[in-house]
Amino acid sequence: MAAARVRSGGRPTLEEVAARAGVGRGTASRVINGSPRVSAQTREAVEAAVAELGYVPNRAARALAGNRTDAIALVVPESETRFFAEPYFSDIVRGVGAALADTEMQLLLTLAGNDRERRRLAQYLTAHRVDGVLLVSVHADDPLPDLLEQLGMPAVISGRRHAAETLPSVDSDNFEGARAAVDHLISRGRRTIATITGRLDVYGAQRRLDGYRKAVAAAGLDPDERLIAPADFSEEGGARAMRELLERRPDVDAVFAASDVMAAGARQVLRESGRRIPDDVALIGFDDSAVARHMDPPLTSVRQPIEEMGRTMTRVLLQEIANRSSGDATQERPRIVLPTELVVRESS
Amino acid sequence: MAAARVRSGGRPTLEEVAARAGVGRGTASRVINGSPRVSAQTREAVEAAVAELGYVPNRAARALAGNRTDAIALVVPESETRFFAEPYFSDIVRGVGAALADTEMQLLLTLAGNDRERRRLAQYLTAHRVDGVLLVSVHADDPLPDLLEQLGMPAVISGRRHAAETLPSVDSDNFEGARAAVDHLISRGRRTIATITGRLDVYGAQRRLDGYRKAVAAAGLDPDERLIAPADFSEEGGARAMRELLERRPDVDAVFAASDVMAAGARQVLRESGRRIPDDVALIGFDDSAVARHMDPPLTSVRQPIEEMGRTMTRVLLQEIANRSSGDATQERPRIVLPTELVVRESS
DNA sequence: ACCATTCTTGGGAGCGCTCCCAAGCGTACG
DNA sequence: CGTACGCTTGGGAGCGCTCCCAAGAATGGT
Repeated sequence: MAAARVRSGGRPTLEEVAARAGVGRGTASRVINGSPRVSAQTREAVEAAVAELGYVPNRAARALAGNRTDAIALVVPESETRFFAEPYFSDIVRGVGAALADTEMQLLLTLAGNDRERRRLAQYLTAHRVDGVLLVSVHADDPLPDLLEQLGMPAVISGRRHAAETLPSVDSDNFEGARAAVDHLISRGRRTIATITGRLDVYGAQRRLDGYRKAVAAAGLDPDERLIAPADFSEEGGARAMRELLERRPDVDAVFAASDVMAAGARQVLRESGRRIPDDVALIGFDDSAVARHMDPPLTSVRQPIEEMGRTMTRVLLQEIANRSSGDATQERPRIVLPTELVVRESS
Repeated sequence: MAAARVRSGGRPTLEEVAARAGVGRGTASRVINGSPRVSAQTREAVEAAVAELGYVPNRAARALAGNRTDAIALVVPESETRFFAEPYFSDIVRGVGAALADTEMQLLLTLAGNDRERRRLAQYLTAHRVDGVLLVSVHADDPLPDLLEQLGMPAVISGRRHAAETLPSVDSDNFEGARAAVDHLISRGRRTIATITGRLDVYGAQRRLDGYRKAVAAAGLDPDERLIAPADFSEEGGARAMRELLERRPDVDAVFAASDVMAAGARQVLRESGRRIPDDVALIGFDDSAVARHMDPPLTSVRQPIEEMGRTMTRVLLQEIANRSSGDATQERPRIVLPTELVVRESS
């Protein structure tokens, strides 16, 4: 039996583990990768050697030999990071982390700026070989998703770009969330319900508007288009929209804002106009962020299960990767919608 | 001249680039890695081939051959992620991302739970070969930093564990921030100034308390220990501390809370006790988070340059890595302190 | 014109692992 | 008791790159 080569400083290699266990490199590899084609006895010997030597496989070598990386990338549009930031980002990450916890997968964080950068990014992602990509907060004309699809890189998108999203996606139920919010306002006796929308090139914002419309129509309320004020998810935008609304329909008695931050802007304007919340005007937001909890009065808001979205996206992606490598070219693209929840506070 | 081997599907390799440029593999490698030992003409030829073929180096191969990874890990304690979350996490990430933007370095995100997990983590980090580690929000008895130091892995810590931090660190000036806050209260005529502290096993919380003490002493105010209420950075903790304070010193006319979230808790209790802010009691927080901006009244708070901390940490780490690999065993450990800024709003 | 340097260059060796083939053994069946 | 097949096993080949050595080309000095 050849003595295990003693190496100067470094970490133990597979070869050393094999020598220690008195088996061949191939066998040791099989044990470490959980192949069933190993006898129980051999397996034990190798496992003992691994434990004694504190062996941890070298990722780079694995990646090179196995043509995979055991890593996925989370691509975050840098520009939107700030305003989508509130709870969103860290919650998504926590969800992803949770789903990855007992996996060997690593999480690569990639901040992509403008479209040009994103185009290059696709190159890098495939060349640097991540096994899959998680796409967060993508707008309608983002080139990255299609690029990834062309390159055959598994990807999952949070939300969607449009109704006919081609990539696997995980979204929250924006439509139902909005509808529940407006229904709630109606049940509280409000009749002149306005909405402040987000950027309508974001599919979710569109769906929230649809939900609003649906609820208004179902209740037989006046579907006055002047009750709909477009904004951009920003606090200032929310304020501006609220001013427009007050001008067009001073008799408004409730507002559904498509984000908490916009609701905060609206609240400010309502206050300045001398209206009390909720006595004169009820207000509801979306996201159930820290802003909602700390607003005065505390803001009723639609909670999205962000962390769970992160978890689900990751699971879907891992599945996608597994399918891909096992040749299961199942063409079904999961399109998952998670339920939202209305958190009623004092503003409504 | 040998024709470039045509490969079936995959991405071009260095070998192919070399063939295309009519040079050897070694030369092509030199060009790509910016070695000066190449003639201008050769360089151009290789660069042209790279462009034509759309060559992107294979990271795994590089890592394996070069014994480095061009990746750093950001280690986030999972448990604290939530309460440190507000702006902290995403801002740090943005800073790190910015500093990494025109580097080849990748960012690995690692969520570590309890101490046991963190101990294992050190193993993995060295075995999986990241070139360096960014440590965020570390508490005093975290084993990870020392482990990394022993393993000789470059690391930078945000904040510190104690006054005699051994690792390179980047911190915000908690002491001066607190002092400025209290000075501001004093300049507004407040005389009975209380403080609600964070967990004092966090060095930063300790420093904020020190700053408070210093300012109180410098102004010749009564340094009554009953004006100091320890809490834990949570909203509920802040509320509890505020209740204690009111009981012990009902005449308190100002409160410096060591975080916005705790200030929010305190505000609630102050309201319930019938005190007006700022008329009866002035309130200041720390962090300048969204909570502060949206509180009613808007909360005066001490802003920390979080994003810049992320950027600076990263730069320090990259430098550390560069030193290490060039054999510059300079033993100087940078210990950077970034200035804070008092953002005055209506609560004071 | 010749030799010593310096600059470029090509390509072998090897990083640690996975994949896969072929060999060794054991077993069951005819 | 012989043959065929299945399970284990060892180890060669090769993933794409960096490192480094030695060879060739170019330069300069005398």
